[in-house]
Amino acid sequence: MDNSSVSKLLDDISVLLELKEENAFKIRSYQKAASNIERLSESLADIYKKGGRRSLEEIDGIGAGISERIEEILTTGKSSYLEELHKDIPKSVVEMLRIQGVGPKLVIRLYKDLKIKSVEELLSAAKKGILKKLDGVREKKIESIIKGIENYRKLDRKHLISDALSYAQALLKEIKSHDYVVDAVICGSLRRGKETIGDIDILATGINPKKLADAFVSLPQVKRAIAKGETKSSVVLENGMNADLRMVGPESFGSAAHYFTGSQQHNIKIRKLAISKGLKVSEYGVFRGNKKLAGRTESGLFKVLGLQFIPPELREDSGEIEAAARKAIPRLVELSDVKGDLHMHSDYTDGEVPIEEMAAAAKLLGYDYIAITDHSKSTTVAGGLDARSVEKQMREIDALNKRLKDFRVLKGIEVDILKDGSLDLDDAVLAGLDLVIASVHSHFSMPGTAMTERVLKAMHNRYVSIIGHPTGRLIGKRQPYEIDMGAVIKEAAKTHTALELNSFPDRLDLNDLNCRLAGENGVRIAINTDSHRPADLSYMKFGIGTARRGWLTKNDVINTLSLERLLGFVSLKRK
DNA sequence: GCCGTTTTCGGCCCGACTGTTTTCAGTCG
Repeated sequence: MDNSSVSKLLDDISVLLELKEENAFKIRSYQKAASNIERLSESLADIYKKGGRRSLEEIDGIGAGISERIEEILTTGKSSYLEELHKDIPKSVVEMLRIQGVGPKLVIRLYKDLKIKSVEELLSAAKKGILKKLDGVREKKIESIIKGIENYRKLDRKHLISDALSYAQALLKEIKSHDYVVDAVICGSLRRGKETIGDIDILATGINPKKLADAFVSLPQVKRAIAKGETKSSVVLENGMNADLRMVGPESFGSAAHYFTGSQQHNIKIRKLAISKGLKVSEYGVFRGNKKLAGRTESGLFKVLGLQFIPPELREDSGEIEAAARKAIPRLVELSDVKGDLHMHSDYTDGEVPIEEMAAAAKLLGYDYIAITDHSKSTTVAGGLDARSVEKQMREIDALNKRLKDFRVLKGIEVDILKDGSLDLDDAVLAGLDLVIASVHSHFSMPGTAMTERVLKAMHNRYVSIIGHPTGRLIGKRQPYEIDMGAVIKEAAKTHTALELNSFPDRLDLNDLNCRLAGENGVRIAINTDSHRPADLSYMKFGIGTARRGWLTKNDVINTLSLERLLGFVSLKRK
């Protein structure tokens, strides 16, 4: 049982407790435990194996009660408490909560008073006017429920950060184009660099919030408005996403940006910290009584709380506030630190353009080097290279390097890790290359132990400098294959093998948690784009965002090194 | 249910918008 499954069950418990109108703080305890577990980099099962319930209780938000629930979940795979709760409230009733504007109070009345058990029954009841039997439900509420259901059905849930970002930037541009807008920024999970995004959040400041709200809800991308007020408006976009616009005065722009960037758990902890210092934090500023101490800038807010500035990517309540209090927030890796890109394809295999064009595009980005890493022969769908084709490509790259000034194209390969952990090309071929990435592209559904052995064996090859997209996941399409990342990370540290952070928006593999674990274990990371065309090179920013979420610094990342030192890293293992 | 440089008991972040209300509950983030 993995962490996110445990987290999901605890979250389910919290939802049912909400429907039972249990103590609100008890509900939040379950929610908090669930979200803390979700962000844990170590496996809960391992923690429990090592120290039992006592070590579970060392995790923030887990006490005697919840550790008992977790113990049962880990040992039996289910929770009798959850099953007990489900006796009174079926799953189809819980689903109604996912409709915008329908909360726990309404759901429980729908179920108890009107015997409505599902979203379908709710829609039909709404259309027949049956809902008017409930106190406080009239025409407008019914209309909003019907629209909420329509939207819920179309909602394809979370969006990749790349898609959400282009949408958000278009909205931002529209908002900024108005004369009465002084400044506007993207906040929310997009600013924190999460791999998938639910809503788009934009903060604006200017002289006429009312006019801006009117303009916002009538943008061409907007399908319908959910709310419109002096400081806050919410809309549903044509692509099914929600977008929120907040408007504050310039004296509150920093504190509002902080509040609106979240995460919610981070905000709660910041506000608690403020209380302990006799202060109050809200989106309008930091206050002692009625006296405002900060708010114009985010850095001012952190400063009056006695904290170092916390980069948005770290704001997940996973130790960043404690670190900021100790002045121990590292300088995270930045896009401008990147000196090269070590994973890309050319028209020798499934890339779209010749090597020279990839090199030219990379040079335009200010890089000093790239590695061309086409597929090896086993990846037949991509037209993978055999030893002969590798020879040919090497000669072409040598010739190209003679023509290029202040730039180097490294001769590389993305060699397949075969089922038994051996590689798809002989060592003699690999030895002639500057850089070898080894990746799994087949037999994804092996048992975890076999898959782990397979990758460990590949790492033992002295020519393998990088393991490509180490978990193989495709966000929204394919689960990571079963692999013990803890073991892979330990072995990577031992063998001087770097792990890839593949920046392709549907990969982001390693993810943020594994990056953090790798960094803590002294493993080097290569942040690559896996580009198949020049435009893909711009995906580097998503890899950087994920690396920052994983607390990585410039020193953790090999493609921030000079060419000389990068080649030194490669030869260290080859010795 | 969790937690403790004021607490092992009594707290638990803070504020906006909507709809149906004559002062607020429900929902959301």
